Amino acid sequence: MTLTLHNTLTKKTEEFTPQEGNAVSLYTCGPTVYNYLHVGNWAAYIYWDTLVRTLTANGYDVNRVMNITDVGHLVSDADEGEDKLEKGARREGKTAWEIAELYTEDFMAGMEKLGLILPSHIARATDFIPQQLDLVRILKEKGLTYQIEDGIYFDTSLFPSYADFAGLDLEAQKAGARVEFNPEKRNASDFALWKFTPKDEQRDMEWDTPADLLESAEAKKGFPGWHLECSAIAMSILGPTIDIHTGGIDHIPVHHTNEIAQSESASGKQFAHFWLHNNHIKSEGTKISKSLGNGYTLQDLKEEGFDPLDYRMFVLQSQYSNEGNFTFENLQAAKNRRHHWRNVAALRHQTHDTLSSDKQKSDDDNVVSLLAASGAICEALNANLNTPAALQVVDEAFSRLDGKGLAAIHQHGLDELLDSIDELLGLQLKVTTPDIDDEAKQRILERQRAREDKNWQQSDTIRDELLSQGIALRDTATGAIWEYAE
RNA sequence: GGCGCGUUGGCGGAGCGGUUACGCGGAGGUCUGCAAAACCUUUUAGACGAGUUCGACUCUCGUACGUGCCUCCA
Repeated sequence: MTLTLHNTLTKKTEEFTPQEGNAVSLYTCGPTVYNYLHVGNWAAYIYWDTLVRTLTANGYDVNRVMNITDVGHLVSDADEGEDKLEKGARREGKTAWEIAELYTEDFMAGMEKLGLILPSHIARATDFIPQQLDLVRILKEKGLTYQIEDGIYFDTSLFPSYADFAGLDLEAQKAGARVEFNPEKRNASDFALWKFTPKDEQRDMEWDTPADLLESAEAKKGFPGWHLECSAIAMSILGPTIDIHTGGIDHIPVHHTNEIAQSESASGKQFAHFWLHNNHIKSEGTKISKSLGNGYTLQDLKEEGFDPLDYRMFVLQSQYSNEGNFTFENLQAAKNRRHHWRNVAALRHQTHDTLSSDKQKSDDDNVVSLLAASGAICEALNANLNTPAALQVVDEAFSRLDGKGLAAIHQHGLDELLDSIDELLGLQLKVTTPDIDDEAKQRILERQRAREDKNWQQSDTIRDELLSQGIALRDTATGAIWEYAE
């Protein structure tokens, strides 16, 4: 089984192999923690979580780094304007440090709710200031930087392949640009490695600029440019060349282009072998933007009665490389699908294998197909993370169970399939489908006896009573099966 | 102005040059004491126009529409 991924670098879907043996180094651009993440932000982390799960299922040992941008991300890629953190701080009457802490915690909590596997390293940009300054130093020593009034810049004209990654036409962009760029910059595409705090200001987050990086004796406070942190963090933890770098499609022309330029200039080596980019989902038919108010948060979804895992299911219903469309109607469809899956998962509490019948059932095509499904899910994911195809495999496997009585369901086979689904798709089917308590089971038996006596009134009373506890019953030829009402 | 992407049935969304996607929803039916579920049937596909081909939703070109980036953003 081979894993193929679409590589932005080569613009082809290629077979993935790591540089060394089974070890995969993976870097994911993390959030800027100045606000709550919205559904579009979360979708990206769900996609890349699926990548980690797929790599792991293929026997790779994944060493993954995700940064937390808690400083230096200006409101404009043109290195103008305000810092998001400082802006957020003013908005909420807090310090930038407090803002970063608040939203970092919320991000971590959201990862937990969505069942996202924690990266091996979560690196705050502010914890890597020395490494970032070291990188500036290396670039300066190579003569690739220059200093102007507001900071130390990278001269992109000295990195000849600068435009290649994103297929940029720099001249044409300059001609059509709607925003004036800093006239002190040598090239429009030059970007700040290190920004100076303006003379009359004091920032919550600022550091001394090492004297050897400055071109004059005057001491300056400063802070890192946004692009710097990813290169510094990635290279200091994972080495100069990483296997896979992921991020949003919007990062291709600026952020990732700049990362490549500064990293490869410094190291003289290829920065990443594979670049994966997730497309953006729309929300209610248009792009997500603050002014439209369609950037729903996990809290918003909760208030509408949706579990974070419903959203996870929604995201898995389309491929990471395609533009999706978030609507509550579509989320409802995902919720319904997940509800059905949970009820299939609940069957494992209701079927019991004995050794003999287990063996007997093992010959059944049913069991074979259950076990085959795990492999088929993995195969779907191996085709450039085709999650909709993976979901289809599960649906088909579950359909084969739906029609059967409990006696025909192989508990162990079902259990193994559920484990695979949880490992590969992170839907937490097992932990979200606890068994019902003994009292409820007792009531089901009582109802069974009432039905045998044709005491329909008693039977219906018990059914209603259980329903009020969230347990729905359906009668089959071989007895009652319980399900989650909600 | 420059660069790019998309257009599949009520909604979401895959694969595939010739054979059912799948899910969600709607309708009818079977089953059932009733119900629910399940199952069966059904509902509506490939923007438009050419071309290649024995044959195209699937390849090529054009048109229309939509949309993204270049400006904060996954």
